[in-house]
Formats: sequence, C-alpha cells, structure tokens
Amino acid sequence: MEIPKTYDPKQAEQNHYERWEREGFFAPEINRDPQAPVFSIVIPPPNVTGSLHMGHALQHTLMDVLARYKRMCGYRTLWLPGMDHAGISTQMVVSRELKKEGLSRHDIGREQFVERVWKWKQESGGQITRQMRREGASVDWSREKFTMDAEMTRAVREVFVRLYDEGMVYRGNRIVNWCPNDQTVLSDLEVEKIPQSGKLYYLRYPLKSGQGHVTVATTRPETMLGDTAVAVNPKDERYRGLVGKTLLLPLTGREIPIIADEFVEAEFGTGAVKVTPAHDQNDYEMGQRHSLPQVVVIDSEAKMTEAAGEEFVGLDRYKARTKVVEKFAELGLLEKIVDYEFAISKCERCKTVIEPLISTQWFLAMDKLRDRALEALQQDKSPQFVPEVPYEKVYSNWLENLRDWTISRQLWWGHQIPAWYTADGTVIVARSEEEARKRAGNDELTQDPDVLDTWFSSQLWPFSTMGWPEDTKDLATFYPTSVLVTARDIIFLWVSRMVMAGLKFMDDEPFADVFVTGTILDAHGQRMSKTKMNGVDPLEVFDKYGVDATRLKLASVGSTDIRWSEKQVESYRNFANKIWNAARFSLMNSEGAAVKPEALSDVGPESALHDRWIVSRLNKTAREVRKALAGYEFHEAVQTLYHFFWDDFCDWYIELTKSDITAEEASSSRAEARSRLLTVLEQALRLLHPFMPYITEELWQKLPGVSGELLHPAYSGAAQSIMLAAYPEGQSELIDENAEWEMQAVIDLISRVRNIRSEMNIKPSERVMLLIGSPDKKTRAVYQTNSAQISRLARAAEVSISEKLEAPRASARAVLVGGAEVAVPLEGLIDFAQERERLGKEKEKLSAESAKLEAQLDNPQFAERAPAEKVEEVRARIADIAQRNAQLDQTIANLG
RNA sequence: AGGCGCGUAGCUCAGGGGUAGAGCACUACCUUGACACGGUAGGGGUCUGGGGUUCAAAUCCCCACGCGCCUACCA
Repeated sequence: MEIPKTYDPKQAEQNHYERWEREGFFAPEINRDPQAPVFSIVIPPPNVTGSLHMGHALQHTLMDVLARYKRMCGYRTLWLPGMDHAGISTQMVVSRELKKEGLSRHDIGREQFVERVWKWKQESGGQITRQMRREGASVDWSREKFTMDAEMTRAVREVFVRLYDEGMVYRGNRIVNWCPNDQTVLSDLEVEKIPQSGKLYYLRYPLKSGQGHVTVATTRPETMLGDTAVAVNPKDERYRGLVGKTLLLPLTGREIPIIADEFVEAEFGTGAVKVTPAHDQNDYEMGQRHSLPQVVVIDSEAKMTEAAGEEFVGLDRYKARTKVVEKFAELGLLEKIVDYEFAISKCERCKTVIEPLISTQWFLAMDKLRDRALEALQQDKSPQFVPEVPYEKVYSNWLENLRDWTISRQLWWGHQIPAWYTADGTVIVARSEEEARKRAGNDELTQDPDVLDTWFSSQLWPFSTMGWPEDTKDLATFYPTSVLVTARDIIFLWVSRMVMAGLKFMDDEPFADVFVTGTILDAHGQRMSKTKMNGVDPLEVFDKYGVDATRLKLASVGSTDIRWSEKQVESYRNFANKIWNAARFSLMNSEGAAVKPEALSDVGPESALHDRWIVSRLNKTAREVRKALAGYEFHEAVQTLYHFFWDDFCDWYIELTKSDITAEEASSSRAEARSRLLTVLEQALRLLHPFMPYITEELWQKLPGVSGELLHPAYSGAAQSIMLAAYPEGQSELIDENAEWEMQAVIDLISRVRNIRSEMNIKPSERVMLLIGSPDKKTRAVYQTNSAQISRLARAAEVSISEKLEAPRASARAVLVGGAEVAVPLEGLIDFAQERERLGKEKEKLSAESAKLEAQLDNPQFAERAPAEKVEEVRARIADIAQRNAQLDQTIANLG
C-alpha cells in the first residue's frame, strides 16, 4: 500500500462527508436500539445573511464533538440544524440590493419586496449550510428548519394568540427606542450604550414671578421645547421653597411646574432636571408619576415637529440643538457649557443615535414568565450553566430586572403580527385571517402591518423545530434537549427567552445544560469584527491546516477567552501528521495482521510489559476523556488524547514493539504483535474521532480487518464507519498500575542513559555498556526482562544487572528511583571534570529539594497538624533523596 | 456607578492548598528503515505587588496596580 509521508487533509475532507450524510449516519433513526438513551441539541440558528466566522466554528466544533461522542456511545443522537430569518439584517441586505437598481422597498411595495427576499434567500442565503458541511458537522439535514417556514410560522401564531388571550401580549402607547434610520422600534437589547465625549449645557428657566430663575443641566437642549416640568429632589434644601412654583419655559412661553421627585440626584449638575416626558425614558416615567402632559417635539425622522414652534419645525434634531443654544445665549439664559463624557444609545446595527419616542407598539409582559424561570433556577438549578460562574448570576440578575418586551417591529420581513382591525378599529387576534374574519363577521379587515421581533420566533426554536404545537414523536423523543452550546452575548436575547417560552408552552425546560463558549479575540486581544476587518476566516484556516487541526484548536478553547494564534493550529496540524505517520508505519507492517478485539483482550500477566502497559494506558485515557467530556472539559480531553497518542503510543509503544513488528521472519508472534499494534491504533482513532472526524475515518477505512463487528451494537447492520464504532469504554479492571509502575522504571532508566549520552557527547552510532545495580529484586527483574528493549532504545551493546553496582572508575553514572543506579563505562571518553560537574549539578538539585522538605519537617506544627500520610510522604522523600545523595557522593569520590 | 473575570516560562494558554505544567519559540546533537509537520537531551518561572488565614498559599481572604467584560434611569 502506497501511503504518502505527509498527510494531506484536503483529500480526507472530500472523501467522507457526502457518504456519511447519504448513509443517514447523522439521523437518529440510524440507531436501531429502541432502548437507547437520547442525546439532542438544537443549533443556535445562524442568520440567513451570515457567513461562517470563528464563533460559529467554535460552537459547531463543540457541538459536533458532543454529538459524535454520544453517537459512538450508543445514544440516539439528534443535532438539529437550521437558520434564522434575521428580520432587520435581511431586510437591509435586500434593500441595499434594490438601491443598486435605483429602487426603494416602497417603490415595489410590501408583497413584491417579501417575494424578493425569498428569492434572495433561495439564491444567496444560507452560505453557512454549505460551510457547515466542510466543518464536518454531523447535523441531521433532513430536519433542517428555517424560522420563516410554514410550521414555524404556525407555532409563532399559536404562541402569540395564546399569550394575547391570557393578557400577556398587549398593545400599548408608551415610550420606546426608535431608530430614525431603520424606521423601526427596537427592544432594549438591540440598543447599545456607547461612551462619547459631548457637552453639558446649563440653561436658565426664569420663574414666572419674575424673581430669579432655576438652572437645569442637559445634554439635549433641543428637547427643552417639549419640557413640561422641572424636577428637584424633595430633600434638596436649595430648592425646598421652589417646589410647586411655576417657571416660564423660554422660547415657548409655556408655564411649567417645579416638581419634587426622588429620581433626581441633588449632586449632579445643578440638582434641577428638565423633564421631557415625550423624549426620555426617565422623564416619561416621572411624567407618569406626576401626570405631566407629553409634548412631542421630535418626529420619527428625528426632525422637529410643529409643536416645537414655527422657528424649529422641520429642523433636524442636531440643527435644532444648535439653534436652541444660540437663542438661549441671545436671551442671556445660557449659563455655561462644559465638556462631558456620557454613554449614548445607538442602534446596534446601523449605529444611529436612538430617539426615544412615544409610540403604539405590541408588548409582552414578562413578569409571570420571568418568575417561572427564576423558580426553575432556584429550585431545580435549571438550566445548569457551564461554567456556572459567572453565567448563572448574570442570567438571574438580568431576569430579576426584566422589563416588558417590545415585540413589534416596523419591518416587512418577518412574521406579520396576527392581529386584524375592523373598520371601527376593533382588534382581533387570531391564528389565521379566516378565523379573524369569522369572528369579525364582516369583510373589512386589515392586518396589523408590523412584524414580530426576530427573537420572538427564535425563542420557540427548541420545540417549534420539532413540530409543536402538534404532539409529534420528535417532541416526545428529543425535548427537552440535552445541552445548548452558545456564545455569551445571546444569554439574554435568546437563552433566557427560550427558557421562559419552554416552561410556558412545554411545561418543561428546553435544555438541561447551557455551555457558554469563550470568545476568540484577534492576536492583539481585540474582538473580531467586520468593521475592524480583523476577523480570521475559518475557511482559510481549514485550507491552510486542515479541518481536523482547526477543530482540535477550537475544542481546546472551550469556555475561555483566548487570543487567536495560528501557531497552535499548526501544532495540531503536526499532530494530525503524527497520527498519519503512526498509521503509515502500522500499515506498512501489517502483512498477515488485522484489527481484532482479541489482540487486546488476550493481553494478560504473561504478556510483554509494553503490551500490558499500553492496554492500561488506553483504558485510562478512555476513562479520562469520558470524564472530561461529561464535565464539558474539552481542553482536558484534547490534552489527554494528544499526550496519549504522541507520548505513550508513538514515542514508547511503537518504539518498543518495533522489534517484534519488523522481524524478518514471519511468525505467529510477529503476526500477533502486528495485530495488536493495529488494534491499539484502531482504538486510538475511535478516541480521537469526535474531535478529528476526517483523518480518523480516512485511516480507519484503510485498516485491515475493520468490519461491522466494530460498530456499536445499536448500529449493527449499518454501513461501516468509525463514526458508528463504539467509543472505548475505559474499563477500570484493565488499568494495570503495576505495569505502569514497571514501565515507568524502564522509561526512567532509558532517559537517564540518554541524558548521559547527550551530556558526554557520545555519538548516536556508538554502542555503550550499561551496568545496572539495584538492591531491589523486583526492579532487577523488570530491567532483566526488558533488557533487550533497554539496549535498543538506549543504544547499548550490553546490559549487565546486579545487586550491587561494580563499575570502573571511568564511568558516568546516574542514580535512579528506588536506590537503583546505572553506570556507563567510558574509558578514554570521559572527561572527569565534566562528569564531576554534571553530578554536582544533580546533587545541588536534590539538596535544594531536601532542604525545603527538611525545613517543613523541622516545623513541629507540621508533624502535629498535617495529615499523617503527608508527613510520612515527606519523610519518605527525604530518605530517598538522602540515599541518592549518598550514592552521588560515593560516585563523585570514586572519580577521584 | 455597580457587578464579574483575568494577571503563571519570551509568546499563547492549562492547572487551582502539599515536588510549578503543555504547545510554540530557544540551545545542543541526530539524513536511527512511520514521521524534519520528525527524534533525543537541555536551558528558562520568588505563578503582578503588598498584607492576612493555614502546619503548608501560585491556589483561599483583603488591599493596591494593570487589563478585559457585563449591567445601569445622573439629566
């Protein structure tokens, strides 16, 4: 078999995905065991406008690791894919397209516009679904969903109607966040606060009595045209006498009262606040408390209204600001302007400054939904956040301060609100127009033009995708899902709302666990973003290093924020190459051998040390990986696998088994050794498969002897694939601590000799003589049994083992654990001064350690209070060091 | 303004009361019949600083400094 020396990931990446998908491996139906436990995940639906970024690649990798792992463990596994219609984003993309044709959406009308969006989706939307195939994501494409699909829309309407009937969805006129650019209302979560340097204007409002004035401080002078009061803190002595008095609002001549309200901070500015109930959230609330009139002076385009007065009507809000300030200056009412840093609210998407406006919108009352979610968290610890700190607290704090959710949007793309109005303005909320019509009893119905916030449909995702409100088999089987893997920026927008919706409509949590991924920053620690152009394209990384290597890097990111470093991907690329070459070696020497379970189960007390040892290591590794994955410790799992494969399997096992494998003469022992090597490799590939699906499948398919017998019983009869092989159990009875100890002694000896060779500049081609002395019988036996291996790996011509070391003066020596000692006679080669120095260094190290330990033991408190076994441990270590030191002294003395 | 997190080798990061770890980078040697995307052996850290708790602190607590993130109704 011709196998190239270097692994080319591209080929493997092209070879398998299509087959996996075609064979139905991703669908839970592949599992034929009716008793199989269930594992399910729904994907956080990416925006239909989006293309793959590192955040996706990270989430998808973690979900795929879990899905592939659970599938191999025999779980009936569903990972459900889909996309979000992404209201504003998508509408903006298509509007931009239209603009290139010189059209606006209003030119073509709503119906045609929506058609146009669907056409766009058909042609250019959903790039991500193709990119996910490249990632190797084992999602069940036959269940793919889109939030605007008919079934999703049905679920949305059902939920809306039920919530309306219960009085939780309502229509109201109140102050909202308005984006003058997108011409729609936004929820609090779609508004971002951006710090900026601005001005604070001090304006004087004269008292009606003509006796003096009150000075207010504001960042938005133009809104003074809509002021209907000035507020002070009731405890503020300075203004005590003025509360209840009347001011003359400059430029308008309007009379406004001075009111007292706890909201006002006496320390800030002048302690007096202008109150504009129509254009500020807090002022709106103060207005409610004091029954103040609302004077609307800014319209939805952020221009001044007629109510602002003749001089201002039609002016842009910022032009109006300049003009108001000028007027105040002219009137001698501008006290001062000072520089001021504050946070301004901007539209998350288009960065336009938000204008708070009073508007009629649909809202969802959150208190009952919230209470239920908090109860689930407190009583059932549901969902379980990983990492628990800080996310559980972040989540609960947010819930506690939750306000009603503005769910309507003035857009065309989205779920149109299922509310109809009769000619006389009666509202009918229904599941369909027919139903509304039936109830209305006449034909004059117009549907509410608004659509629902995109997140209104996303919150239903875990059950709407499974067929709710029907009682489907999928819902019964896969809901609630096992875990949600997501980024932290949508804990509020999405996670919390899914919990609330799930509890409300399914009467059950939507997922047991929430794994929150870390953030991948650029090399300078900056967030990756489109505007900064500092994003790393996962597809480019795939091309350069391979999907498997990238996945391994991403898996080890887990839940921490890290700076992107290509070097690490490169090192995992090297790891993939290492795997490739270990397999290459195994295959090049596989004549007469095959993968077979007996090759490992036959290993017993009579077997060679390295065979007993690798079986033990394999099982220990499987256990550790399983444990790590159970706790979502991806990094731990990757490290464990990396070291098992590279250090244990490649560096030691392959090296130790080489002499058996490469024997010239065919023999049953050679065939057994070869089968054993192939079988260990096959097990290792299974362990790695959830992380590195492509290379493991590629190699697995090449192994002689792979058959349906290797598949997990739940998949018997399925086509052969490592992705359906049983994940190694990691049986504790196959862990052999004795073999691990013996192997450690051998490794220790070989390393010491290699160290001597290196320090003494002995050429690799030069064979040396090893003299080993050990007072311990068992240790001698281990060295004796493995002396052939030891000579090969330490490049020795001869190994001689005795109870007491007798070596020529011209020897380099090393002290081993347990009082053993090794000497390498170097007549004519040894530089005594150099050797003395080398041993001296060794002794220094030991002495330093010993000094620390002795100081500890000398402390009477230690012996008294520390656990006895700790004290004993320290004693033992001191004794060991003392023995080794004595030997070193002797050795140095012998050098003369 | 509050809340939270982080600061460990030159770099990127694990670890998390009881002998300081990995990868990369670095040094020396090696075309050893799987792999130079490799092998072998090394060097390198008062775990940000200061206090405290403890027999014992990189680890727990407090303070300071530095860096992030999130929440918020000081106009």
